Amino acid sequence: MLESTGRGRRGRRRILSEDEILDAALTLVDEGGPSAASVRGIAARVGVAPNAVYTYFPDKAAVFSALVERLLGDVNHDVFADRTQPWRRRVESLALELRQQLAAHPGAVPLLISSPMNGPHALALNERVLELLTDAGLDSADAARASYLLIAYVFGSIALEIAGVDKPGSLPPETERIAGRHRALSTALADRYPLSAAAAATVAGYISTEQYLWGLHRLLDGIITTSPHVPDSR
Amino acid sequence: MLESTGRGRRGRRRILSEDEILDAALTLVDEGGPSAASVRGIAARVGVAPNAVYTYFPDKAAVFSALVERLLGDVNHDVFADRTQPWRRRVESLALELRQQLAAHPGAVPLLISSPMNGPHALALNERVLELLTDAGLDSADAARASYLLIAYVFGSIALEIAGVDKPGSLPPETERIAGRHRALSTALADRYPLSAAAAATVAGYISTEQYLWGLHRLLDGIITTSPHVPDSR
DNA sequence: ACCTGAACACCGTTCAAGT
DNA sequence: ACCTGAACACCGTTCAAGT
Repeated sequence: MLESTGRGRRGRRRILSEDEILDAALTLVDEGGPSAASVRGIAARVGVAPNAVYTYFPDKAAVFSALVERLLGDVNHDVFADRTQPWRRRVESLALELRQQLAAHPGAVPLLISSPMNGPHALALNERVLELLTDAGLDSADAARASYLLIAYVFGSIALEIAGVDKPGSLPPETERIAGRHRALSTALADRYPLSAAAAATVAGYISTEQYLWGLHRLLDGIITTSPHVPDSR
Repeated sequence: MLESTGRGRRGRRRILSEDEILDAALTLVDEGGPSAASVRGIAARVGVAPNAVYTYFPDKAAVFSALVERLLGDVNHDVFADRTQPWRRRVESLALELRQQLAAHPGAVPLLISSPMNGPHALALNERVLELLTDAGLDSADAARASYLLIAYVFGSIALEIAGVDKPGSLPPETERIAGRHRALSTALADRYPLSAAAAATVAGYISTEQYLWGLHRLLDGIITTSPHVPDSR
């Protein structure tokens, strides 16, 4: 990727960039999920032969992991990084921004869920979460475990949300998603799974984002219980 | 699937069963993840022509979702279902059994993560979690949100664990996985991501199961804070 | 150095035909 | 009713060739 920049160029000039390829890949992923983003499809979209893609990325997996990195990099960190804010607000902001970014690209969620989280943006994110939890007053051991808990919850709930959708495409609006879940459960299953049906009905009274935040704050409550002297900052 | 059983049979007899196909699919998934379990590969493994599979399942997606259902059905519910046990122990047991089942089939985790959770076993599981939380003293609204939180955490942490592995195959033993994470972070990145490196070192002092349980119990602590009169049962 | 056409070894799925 | 061979429309990736 880098070694061609500095040297004296010879031969043909590059006709496109890594970013243009990622743009094409993201469009296809948005439209139909990972399976819809074939190397051939990407190449067609940017107007080159399929094998030209291999000049920019070693293989398809590299395209996908670069795409995941870019999506993580586009998450808004403003409030999260602001150390003058109360820490609960900072965590909440990050959780919401991450969720929003993934909700904007539901087709990419399967990629994110199963990606190794070892790119620079992923590591930077983890680093900042640890920083924040240390700021909040946790010792380094608790901060490490708490950040794991936090990230697992955020990713898990996003995965659950996407999994309910029939097929990639775009995520229907919250109200429709809730109605759908309600419908699916209450139609014929209420007698077999009464509690689940009741739960769906209850949850339908709240918008899903509130449920997400409820879980987040219960989780933060739990983290605080181990370090009783952490100021709550609520 | 069912309609052929009751009628008078005519024509050729079935040469295999849905279960045999799922066995073959699971073997391939265990060996190389979802992408290694092709319809053609499954057919070859049970000794039929590729298209014979379509007599048993309408398409490949149906094979995968039946496989997910079976894996969920094989989770041990004994302690979890035992209402004489303290509720914390019951939740812990379920969380550990689920984790163990998925750790035994890491290649299947991507399937589980992105599956809609609408099969009978998935619903039954959700139903029992709600039952348990209600038993514990939560009202139905809190039980609904708490079960969502719980399930999101379990799935998310399992996803994170699997995502770190280079390629499907079998999950290396915990000690090796921890060492690997430690190595990956501390090698050259310690100066750029000091907190992450320190966190990896700290966590390496614990086995990963303990970290998982730590998160689970913090989460339960947090759930309790909303319903102050729930007996803790620890 | 980058791009191309052609090829290789695969896919999931369908269809007409056999028993 | 179930299974088969053959085919269709795809894949990701490689390789030799052009500029």
